[in-house]
Amino acid sequence: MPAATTIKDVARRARCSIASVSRVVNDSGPVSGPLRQRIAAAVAELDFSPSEVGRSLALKRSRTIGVLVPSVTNPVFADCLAGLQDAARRAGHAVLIAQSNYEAGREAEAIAPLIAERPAGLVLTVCDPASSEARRRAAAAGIPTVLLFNEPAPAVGTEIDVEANAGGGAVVTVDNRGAGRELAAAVLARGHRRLAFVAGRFESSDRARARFEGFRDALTAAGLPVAPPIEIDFLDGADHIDLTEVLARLQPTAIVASNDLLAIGVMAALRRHGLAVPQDVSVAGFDGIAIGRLIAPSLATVEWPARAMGTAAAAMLLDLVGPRGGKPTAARTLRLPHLIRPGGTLADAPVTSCLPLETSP
Amino acid sequence: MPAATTIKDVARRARCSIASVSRVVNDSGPVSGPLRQRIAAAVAELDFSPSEVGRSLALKRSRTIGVLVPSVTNPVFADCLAGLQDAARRAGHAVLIAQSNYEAGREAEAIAPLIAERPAGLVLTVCDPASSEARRRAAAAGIPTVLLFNEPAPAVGTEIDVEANAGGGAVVTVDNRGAGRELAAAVLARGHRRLAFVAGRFESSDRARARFEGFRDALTAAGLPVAPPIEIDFLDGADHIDLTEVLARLQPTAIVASNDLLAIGVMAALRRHGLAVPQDVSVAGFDGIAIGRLIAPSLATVEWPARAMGTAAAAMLLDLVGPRGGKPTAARTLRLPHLIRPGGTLADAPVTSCLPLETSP
DNA sequence: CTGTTAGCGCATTCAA
DNA sequence: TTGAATGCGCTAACAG
Repeated sequence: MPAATTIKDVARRARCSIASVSRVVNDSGPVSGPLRQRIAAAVAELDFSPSEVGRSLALKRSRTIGVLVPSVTNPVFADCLAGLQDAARRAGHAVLIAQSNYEAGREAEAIAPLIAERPAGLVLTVCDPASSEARRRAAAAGIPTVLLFNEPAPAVGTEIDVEANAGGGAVVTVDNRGAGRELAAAVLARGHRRLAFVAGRFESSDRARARFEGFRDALTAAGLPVAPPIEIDFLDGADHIDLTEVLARLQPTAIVASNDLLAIGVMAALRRHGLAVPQDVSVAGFDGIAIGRLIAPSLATVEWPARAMGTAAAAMLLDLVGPRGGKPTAARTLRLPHLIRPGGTLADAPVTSCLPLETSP
Repeated sequence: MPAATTIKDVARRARCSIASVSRVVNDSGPVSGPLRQRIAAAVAELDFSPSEVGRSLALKRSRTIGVLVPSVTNPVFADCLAGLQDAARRAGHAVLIAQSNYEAGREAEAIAPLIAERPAGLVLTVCDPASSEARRRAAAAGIPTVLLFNEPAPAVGTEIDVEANAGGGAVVTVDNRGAGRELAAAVLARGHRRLAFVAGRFESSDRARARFEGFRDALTAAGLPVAPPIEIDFLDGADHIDLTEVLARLQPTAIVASNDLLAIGVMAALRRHGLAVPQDVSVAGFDGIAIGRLIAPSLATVEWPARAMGTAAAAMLLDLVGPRGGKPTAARTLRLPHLIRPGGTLADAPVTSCLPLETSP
């Protein structure tokens, strides 16, 4: 395993000092034509690429950004990550990843390795921004942070954080609650009156909670009773959702899931109960993952530009960091638009259930 | 933005030298009880976590590993990545990601930022290991590499690579060709005689090629003609596959796709043609992505333990790197087992087509 | 046991 | 225009 070529090797080969090599490599400072030639040649011949670790140490800031998502196996976060990585790469930054597995208690340990790498900034999707230990740690470490998909929340933490986060509060997200309202309204418009809401655990996702709140808003506005949400341990793989009780108790004609992966799981569960979607029960979700378009019936959902959100988060973070730590110019909070995507899983309610049915006590 | 606390801050607070701090932090060398106490206290109070960049520079090896996948939005790679990241984290390593977008020409530039970070090692899924420029660069840089999902191929490159890769050839994969054979056999067993193979571009995936070769093996062994594979520009999002020509020309009763994402896309395309799966045409894929189980009909596929492969790749790489760069103990090539997963998309061939039909010239 | 020091790869003063 | 020297945070000899 040959040691990586260093700036010294290049300097020796070009018969000059490392300072000059640094100058041409970074295009900083003046270098005469001939010398520049020799150095360029040496760089090419030795296939020299400067060590980011050396550079980071000298500059006291790295070209790496860290990303924490609940899980990379949820397509919506994979999309974010793809966009984010792409934007970061174009800006010459590397991307470190971490996963919390939707557990608030694991967020802190998950980002510890990221913080240890002294990244230029962090993009976080946490369970609950208001109480996130990870967010607090990042702030304490003085690392600029952008929240992704989370609801904006006041900066957390101790005295030191206040200063650290002075320019903080950056967030790229969507209108989760508004989307919940609109989706519920779309379901109601189809004549459904008994709606169930299936979600991941609220303690694991402020998005799920906000979406439910919007759902509740719409039902309440329509003068309908709101059944308590069904919270499910959600780990992307949760392919065995148990709807027995809800179906028996509420007899819903439509089920709204807090995300598309769950919605697809709900469809499978309904099928196991011998119920047809959408003939017996309609289903809708949030996120607009690509697969939802391809399955049959296609998934009715709220679509937001996940990939673009990743791109935007990277852009905002890099702007926040600034080439010189100068004044950031980007908006502090960016809410990207969403769209109700009609799908075959959402149909008119069966005629027999257009009127609210009292649940027997 | 307060500067991160350094080992000096801790030393000052504990009234000792930085060497002693280093000793307790890394548990290297002896430190008296009392001093250890003071240092531990200082570390806790200052929330000190040693800079990996400083450490990497001093040690000349980092605790970071880089990963190149075609795309993180393909669930099979997301699964790999999840497993890999998890294993790396447990071993105290951070994970850097890069994507090639299934383009061989982009692999080199994609991993450039990774190499610049001087990672302990690299896990690569490339288009074609035999000609991969990225692989060559990694070898030239002397970075231990594990191929993931690729077919094993001799070490590439120049003189220097030979030495660099002397211990190389590490790969975690599956029996792509064997799986292709078995899946085709399973389809043939259902009475199908006109089979089409839809794949991503072979130049983008040695896996797709190997799977097709297995497919061809089985058809040939059964004395059937083998239609040329349909290669498709595949970018995970390719939700508009055009099957018009294949359907007209071959009139297949079964279509095998080189991966599950494609298979799902194929199902959607068939639907657009008014064909029912599996009544009119059966479909099968490779990878065993989780969603395949949940959709209806469920996707017949070849399942391999993607997440475990990521875990295994991390383990092999870390072993390869070694705590001391010592002799690695793990196998050089690891082939994980696969399983034909039956699914509703694969059914008996329509009776009218049990016998081979001559295609008109 | 503890402290001092050299040096990892690089950018950056400061002199020449 | 160029080079020598300093220091970034840390580990690892080496001295005491």
